[in-house]
Amino acid sequence: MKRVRFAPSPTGYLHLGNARTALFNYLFAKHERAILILRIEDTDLERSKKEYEDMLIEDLKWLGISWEEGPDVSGNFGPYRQSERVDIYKKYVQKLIEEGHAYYCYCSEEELELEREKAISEGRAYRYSGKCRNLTPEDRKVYEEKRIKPTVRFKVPDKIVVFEDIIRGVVEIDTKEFGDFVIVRKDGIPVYNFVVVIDDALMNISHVIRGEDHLSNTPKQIVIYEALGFDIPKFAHLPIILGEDRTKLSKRHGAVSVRALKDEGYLPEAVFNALSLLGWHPKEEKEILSKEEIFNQFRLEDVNSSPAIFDRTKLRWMNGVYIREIISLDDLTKRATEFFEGFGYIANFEYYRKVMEAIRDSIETLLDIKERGRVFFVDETIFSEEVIKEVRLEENFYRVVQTFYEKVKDRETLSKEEFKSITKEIQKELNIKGKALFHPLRIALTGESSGVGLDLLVDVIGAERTKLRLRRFLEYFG
RNA sequence: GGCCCCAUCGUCUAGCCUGGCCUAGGACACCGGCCUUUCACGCCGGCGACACGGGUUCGAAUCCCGUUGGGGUCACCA
Repeated sequence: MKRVRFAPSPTGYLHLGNARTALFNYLFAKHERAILILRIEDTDLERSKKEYEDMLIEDLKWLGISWEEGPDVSGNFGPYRQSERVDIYKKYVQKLIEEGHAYYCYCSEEELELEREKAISEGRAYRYSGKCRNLTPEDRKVYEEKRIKPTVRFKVPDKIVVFEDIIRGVVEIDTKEFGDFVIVRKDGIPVYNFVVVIDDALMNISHVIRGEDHLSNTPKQIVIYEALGFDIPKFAHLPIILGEDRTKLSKRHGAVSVRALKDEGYLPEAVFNALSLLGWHPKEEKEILSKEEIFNQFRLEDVNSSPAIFDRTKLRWMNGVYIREIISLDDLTKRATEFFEGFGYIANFEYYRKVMEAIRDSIETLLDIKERGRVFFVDETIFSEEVIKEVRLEENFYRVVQTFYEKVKDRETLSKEEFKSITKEIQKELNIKGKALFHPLRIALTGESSGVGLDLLVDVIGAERTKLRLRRFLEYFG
């Protein structure tokens, strides 16, 4: 059975880069009928918070990603939170020490800092000197008596680590590139590069699918696998996602969390679709794909190895496609409700539904409802300086509105069909058509020079409110 | 800086592994037009790329080497 995992550290909202990693693990799992595990990497006690874990899970679910094992669903390989696995790690640290693969290091941070600075000033890369590598029991006793808390370092064998990455092919790295590294901190908490190996091995992970930023860590992990006699999983390092300035996507690139996208009115289906196309593409030249279509075709071998810049413009477009073509009107209205309410546009579901029907063709995110939707809820129209000038200057402007008002003032109803026939009449009578006819009406009814089709607008707001707005316009300019 | 990874339109990408079907295809964005008595949607068209230099070959976007550029990583963070 193939088993994969997504292992975020709960230090903030689900970042887009991590979301993409989670997504590709999910796609692989679906395609291969593998088990997906959610593991929380919270060994950094200072930055990790339970609230973040909850948000992470919430965001993942919102995106449409599900997993078979994890802290919220349990499973046979738990616990799934690293902070709860400390005893397990201790056991393996002990084993490494006993078998001579690891040793206690009493060097102080100041001491190491000095070595590091020296290395940098001499223009070479810093590597731990190995000073404590061969301490005698007597040496250790001296340190212990001074109450110096040691770290544990892994005794890195001198070799060239070779592994085959599914996405990148053969990668070779000399272990000289990193000296004996710390696997347990002074405070007794083991470090990422060590625990990730223990967890992946004990959880029977067959494929480690993660970001390229972990590529250079991989050899460190491989030597630990070897020391412990564990089977080494297959690795697939996904290309990293860059911001528009071509550096790794991070907070300073603005809204880059899944949560931010949600708040900006993006639909999870669109985000899922767009994210899956970042570094991967289907055989056919089709970009709007359902979840099933994506995971039926997804193969790690087809993932690109070059980094991609995240382009919001395309996401926006794709979100628009989902809004107007993919999601049903009822469903869309349900999802839009909280946005309507957030903007102070209060009405019942039926009314929201009508508004959505009228505006869905002209919005790309649910946040766009704020602008496009206003005219359906606010009857008070504000006329800008420019508009006022325009109305006074254009001789037919006022007349068009007045004529229209004369024709609707006694009406009880005003459907879009009725609106069309009335404007047709005006066209004949005043010999005015097109923009010259509709623009004045649009200004009178909305105060804006662009927006949804006027037939749809009057159909939704009805005869009374249409007349009210017209009267206000006529009074204002009369 | 050392090491590692990467390199096709502005952006996402197809093609590369298994050289000729490539006069390099698609999508977003942008520009123009059509449809529409208004706004959108939609449709049609245009703009636009193999980073550079050497090889190998009858033939290179595709294979090899170098240069340049970009990114990642070098912690008692994950």
